[in-house]
Amino acid sequence: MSVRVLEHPSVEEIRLEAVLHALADPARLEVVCFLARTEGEAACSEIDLAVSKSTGTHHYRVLREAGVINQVYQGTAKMNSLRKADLDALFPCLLDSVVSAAAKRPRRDQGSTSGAGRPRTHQGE
Amino acid sequence: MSVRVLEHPSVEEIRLEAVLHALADPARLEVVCFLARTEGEAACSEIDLAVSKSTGTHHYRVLREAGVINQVYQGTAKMNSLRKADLDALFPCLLDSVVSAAAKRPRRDQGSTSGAGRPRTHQGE
DNA sequence: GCCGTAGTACGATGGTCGTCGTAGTATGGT
DNA sequence: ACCATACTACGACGACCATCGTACTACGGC
Repeated sequence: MSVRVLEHPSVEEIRLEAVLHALADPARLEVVCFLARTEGEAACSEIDLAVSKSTGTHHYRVLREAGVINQVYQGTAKMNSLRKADLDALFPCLLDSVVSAAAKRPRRDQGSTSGAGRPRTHQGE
Repeated sequence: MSVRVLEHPSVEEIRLEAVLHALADPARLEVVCFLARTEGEAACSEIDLAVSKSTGTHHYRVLREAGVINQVYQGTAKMNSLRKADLDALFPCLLDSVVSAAAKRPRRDQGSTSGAGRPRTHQGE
């Protein structure tokens, strides 16, 4: 009886171009910013993305395969967290500067999306 | 009698995703790293890219339209420079962290390409 | 004027990418 | 066992992207 295990690139396999490519998409940047604001990890279902569920699955896979996020199953849910330590070691300041740059820009969709802007705290504890 | 003028996006028009997308390509990253090492500006012909001239033109256009580089004609040559001040104002630390991350990685092609790794100084003066 | 050089518009090609719906799998609760 | 939930593999679609060759434009030197 095995729990589902997901493949992640090792630190040596993480490529700068793949990371930049992963971060260059609005939906994936949204996920990364959400996780940057969240202590610990967050399930996919906690993050509202303005795309279908199957597209969301695609985007999470791109982030994982680029080495930007760590994913682990807990029951049916997939818990996500940034590989901040790895990315900061490989590319110092990159993640922080991207996240803070994304946070500063004017957001047009902030009024229309619910929940994506803020991580839920103290839920299911 | 007009000199050829190139369109550049204003600071307000520069988008984080477009910048990240522009930097996510190996050839374009090569150009940006070259220009980061170069004081002042460099002509396209000074930067050896491992692609054809027409593909090179395509890549320079992507960088310019993303707002990463400034381009100006001097005779038949196009002089390129990074829009460092603009990018640092918009996305503090981003350009520096990308460039230093790119500089740190092991380069497999460094032995096979000539000149791209180092800007030529005191040539044609 | 011609010539050499730098760079390009155009069109084509093949691959990549983001998108989605559908039918499916895996899990935990009952 | 069933059920609800989270998530996904698959295939499809249309747009985007990187690539190149060809014929071209613009420029400065002579």
